[in-house]
Amino acid sequence: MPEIATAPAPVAGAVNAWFRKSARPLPWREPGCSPWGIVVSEFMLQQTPVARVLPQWQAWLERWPTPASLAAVPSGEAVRAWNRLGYPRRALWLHACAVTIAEQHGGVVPADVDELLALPGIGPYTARAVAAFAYGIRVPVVDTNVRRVLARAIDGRAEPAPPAAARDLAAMSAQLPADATEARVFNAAAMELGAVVCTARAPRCDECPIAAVCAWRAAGYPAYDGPRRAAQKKYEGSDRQVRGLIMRELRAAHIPVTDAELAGLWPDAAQLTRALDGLLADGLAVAADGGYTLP
DNA sequence: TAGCCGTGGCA
DNA sequence: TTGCCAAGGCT
Repeated sequence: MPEIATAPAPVAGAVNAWFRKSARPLPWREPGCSPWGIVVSEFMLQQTPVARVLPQWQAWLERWPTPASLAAVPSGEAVRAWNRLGYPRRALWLHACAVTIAEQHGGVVPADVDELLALPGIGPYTARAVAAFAYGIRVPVVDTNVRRVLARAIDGRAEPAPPAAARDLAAMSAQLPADATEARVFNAAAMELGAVVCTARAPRCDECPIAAVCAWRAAGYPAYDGPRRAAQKKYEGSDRQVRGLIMRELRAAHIPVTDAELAGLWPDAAQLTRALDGLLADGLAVAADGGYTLP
């Protein structure tokens, strides 16, 4: 029997065994979780840590257990319930996503990656995550954790190269077990490994199930030598901070917030206007009689 | 396509 | 304290 290029994935075997033994018990991984529950979790987890998502996710699904139930309320209710998860446009997109599912998919979350990609707020990562985790479709799921795990374990680099969709998907595909069940587990397990062991800072290599085959470890942990990502802009004093202050006010209010009230939120009037205009353009705020409200 | 978009915890 | 980081997506 000839050797084939797509190796039989000793990595996946070890990572899956570790995952089955020690994965965090997250509710959206429970067998009974609905596809909609998976969708909601994926929206909330976009750039927001698990610990902050957990309570919000449970409350959200109790209130809106189906896409149709969310689609039936104004989008502003979704934005208000989003509370302080951050990036409130995600709440708007999740609501729009629910409307589209209700109107164009009979209220059923699609299983097809291309149909998922067509939905608001669903990009390359989320589409594959929903297909894989909600429906068991054998597709590679690549997020920042997976990219880091593969960069280290397979490529022997401290950090992944800048994202390149085709290459990243191919790299994950090369490790993905042929069996659909094992593939689904590995998609979750690789992410979990990156989230709790193979972390960006201070990886816990002594707890790693694939330390023995890790290329980065074998190479002596060489430092990253590629291009640096642009540093995140300072938040304090930024437009983002001002937008956050305005949104907090709109969420708390049940009658229109006036210009005078907004003026008390921030000393720089020009910046305040710029932030408000941005929120209006994004559809996160709307002009009402005498002020502004959630949509 | 690079910049933008919230919020909070941690080192 | 300051900067980095966190299951991305949109324009």
